[in-house]
Amino acid sequence: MSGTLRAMPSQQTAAPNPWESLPDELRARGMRWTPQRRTLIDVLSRADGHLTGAELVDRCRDADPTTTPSTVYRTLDVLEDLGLIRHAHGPAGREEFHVLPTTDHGHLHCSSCGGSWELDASEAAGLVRELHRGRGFQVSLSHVTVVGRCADCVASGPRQRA
Amino acid sequence: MSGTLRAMPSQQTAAPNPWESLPDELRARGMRWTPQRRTLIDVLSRADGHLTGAELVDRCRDADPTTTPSTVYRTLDVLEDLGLIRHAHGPAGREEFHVLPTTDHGHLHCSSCGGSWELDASEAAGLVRELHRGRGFQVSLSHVTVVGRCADCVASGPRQRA
DNA sequence: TTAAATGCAAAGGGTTTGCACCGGA
DNA sequence: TCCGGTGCAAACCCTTTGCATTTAA
Repeated sequence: MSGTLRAMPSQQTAAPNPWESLPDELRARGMRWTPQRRTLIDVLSRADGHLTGAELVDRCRDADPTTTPSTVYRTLDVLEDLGLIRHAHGPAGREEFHVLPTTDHGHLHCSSCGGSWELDASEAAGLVRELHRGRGFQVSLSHVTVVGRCADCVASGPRQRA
Repeated sequence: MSGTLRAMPSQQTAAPNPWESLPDELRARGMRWTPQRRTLIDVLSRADGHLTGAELVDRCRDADPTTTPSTVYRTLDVLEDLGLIRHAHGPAGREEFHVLPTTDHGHLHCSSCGGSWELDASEAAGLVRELHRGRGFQVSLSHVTVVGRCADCVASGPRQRA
């Protein structure tokens, strides 16, 4: 898979890298801080959106070719227990990991370039309100992904996809 | 509010049940109408939203225990060529089949009960407008799935996971 | 030291493909 | 009759699990 999905450089240091306290967090619970976990955390801290397990395995392998899938998946389990990531099983069944659901936000995904951006609460407010009022549906924003085409791709041509 | 709604060239009023014309449609292209295909079309015509291949295989097996996965998947390919279904590969990678994408609509998915509903253009209009105005993002509604909890589940208690 | 983690390999579920046979037009 | 479809089995991809070994604390 190619893509270095580069989204908007997230320079909001609102939350001081929660990853930094992870080693201690783990040790405090009798768990261990290992090189393999560091590799994964490294990848996750660089990621901005949602990733599948396979993508994470790939990226970890980029950083450390000796990476093993089982280790990655097991560590993801641990991280989810700690609340650092969350896996969303969309209706499609595939699992997808969301990094740091600290602020409630969804995602925008460009089907042309593969880019990914955050969809924040204010932008989705209208939809959320509409669905709540109209059908009592309570949107879980962090699980929402809006697919479409980003401004750049729209500008570069009205091609649809063959 | 210039609608991007475009009427489909033909067969609009001709087939409230487009499945009915399928046998002829197939034969017109030198393809065949078989019992196995009838089974799948039967299942699809009963389905209202999005289904994974595995779900379709299951349902076909309900109707006809001799159903084979390969046949189902191959027929899905054909149906997609004919434009009767569309497979959406969300960012998660898993494929999901949408039945009859005649009207542009997204989906609502309840994470508690697994229920699924259509999200029509009018409900999403606010979001679509907001994203277009704010970022030039062109939403592809048929690929949007809004996850949350439906009114019933919300009412039956603030439980988080089922 | 000691139990948590790792690595390997094998098992499982969903989807795809090759190939000989079957059967709709 | 002919060529599209079917069924079977095997192949693949992603994820999980069992078990012996390594290693952080």
